[in-house]
Amino acid sequence: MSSETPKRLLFRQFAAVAKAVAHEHRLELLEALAQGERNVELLANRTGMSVANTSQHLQQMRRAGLIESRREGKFTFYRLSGPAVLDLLAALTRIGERHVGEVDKIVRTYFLSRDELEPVSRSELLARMKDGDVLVIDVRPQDEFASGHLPNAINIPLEELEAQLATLDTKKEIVAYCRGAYCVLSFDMVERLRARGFKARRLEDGWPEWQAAGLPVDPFPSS
Amino acid sequence: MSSETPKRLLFRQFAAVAKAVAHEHRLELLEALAQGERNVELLANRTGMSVANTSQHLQQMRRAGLIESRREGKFTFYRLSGPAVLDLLAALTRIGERHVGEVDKIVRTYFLSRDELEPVSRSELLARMKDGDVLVIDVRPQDEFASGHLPNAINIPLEELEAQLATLDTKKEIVAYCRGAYCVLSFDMVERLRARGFKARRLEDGWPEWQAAGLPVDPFPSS
DNA sequence: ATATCAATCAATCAAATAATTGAATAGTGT
DNA sequence: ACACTATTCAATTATTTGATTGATTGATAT
Repeated sequence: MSSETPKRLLFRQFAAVAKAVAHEHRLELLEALAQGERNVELLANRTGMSVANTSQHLQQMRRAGLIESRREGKFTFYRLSGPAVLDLLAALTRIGERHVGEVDKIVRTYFLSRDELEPVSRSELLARMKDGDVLVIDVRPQDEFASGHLPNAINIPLEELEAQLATLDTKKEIVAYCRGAYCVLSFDMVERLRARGFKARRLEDGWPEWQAAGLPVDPFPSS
Repeated sequence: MSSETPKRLLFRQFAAVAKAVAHEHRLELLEALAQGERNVELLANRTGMSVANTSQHLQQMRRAGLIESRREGKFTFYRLSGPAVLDLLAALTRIGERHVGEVDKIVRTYFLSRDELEPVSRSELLARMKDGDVLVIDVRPQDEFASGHLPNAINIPLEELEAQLATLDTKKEIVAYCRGAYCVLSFDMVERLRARGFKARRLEDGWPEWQAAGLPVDPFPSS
């Protein structure tokens, strides 16, 4: 069997793309980039990696076509190369979720099980937002909230919950969301809110998916 | 930064799933499995790998939740664990296709460029099949054809084209398909048919995608 | 029982990948 | 020109991963 059939060559390319996502740290970088464009240093800080290490992982993903970069002055900004990258991540988590027992075990060990958190679907949330009887909380850090969020969502990172508790409308049901289906910030948020007597649920996934679905966003997209 | 946050643990699991697809040979195995359930030896022959090697790759994918196995007598049959695996492969090829220039270059080096092959969409083919003015050729090996194919398709593996040429209706337009968007058998088939004066085009993707889309199939699904 | 066959396991060696370090670029502000 | 900052590059080392070989398990048939 010749190893140089066109088919082999093609599979080698596709495998290279897969290799580029096949690392803990790179997945974390992609999750961060799914929130919006970011520079190297910020990504390094957010993921706890060294700058050099972060830079190398980013370049690897760029070579594979997962992300693109843009230079602005001293900074290099990276961003996802397109919506297919979100599809890739979604498929990956769906497989993990459905077929890797370990995943469910981790979630259950650290949080209430997913069913108990009663996830809200995007369409259900959208409908209830129109009725105005729901309070949407974005649990991500401020900079991620700033680069885009659900309409009328308010930004409360976990560490600021205490300070903002008094300002929350106790009558409305709360829906919390963050980066994606397995961004644990919103798991945590829902638990804390419930512990304080609020009726709180989780959005089934996060900001990148909402945006990719073409649903209304804040601020209104400029380009 | 603790490396034992639940988030890290989750990403580690998802990375493990990605690692399991991140190999030339494993992608080839998945492509074969996307055609239907297969045993180890057949997969080894089809991919040109040793049986032991094939078995190890399969087990690795099983551990990652990509495939499942079933024992029947002496044989172990493997199959995809679910439709999310096809989504994963689709996302992978879409990224490769869009962002890795190499992919297009390979196709163009060995075949006519993709545009020249004028791919037919699934819905377009479906419509024309109803009108009855199109001849659908399945280019895959007999065993794959046997485990399922497009309605009224005829099976002509590449090496049998010569022998069957005379039996083809020269008036109808031909649409060829095989395993997927980058299964090169149908590229080849379309070129050969055109060289002989037939009007031939390629289906945009292959059997697994057709089936996953819930379109009508032959033989009628039993379960 | 024994032979046979499919698949897996275990041990080995070769190759690829990741993290770290310190040096090198390239763009900014003074 | 100079220092300063963000990022990248290059070299090293530790670790992981892949292919091969031959032995082993488990199921079937004679």
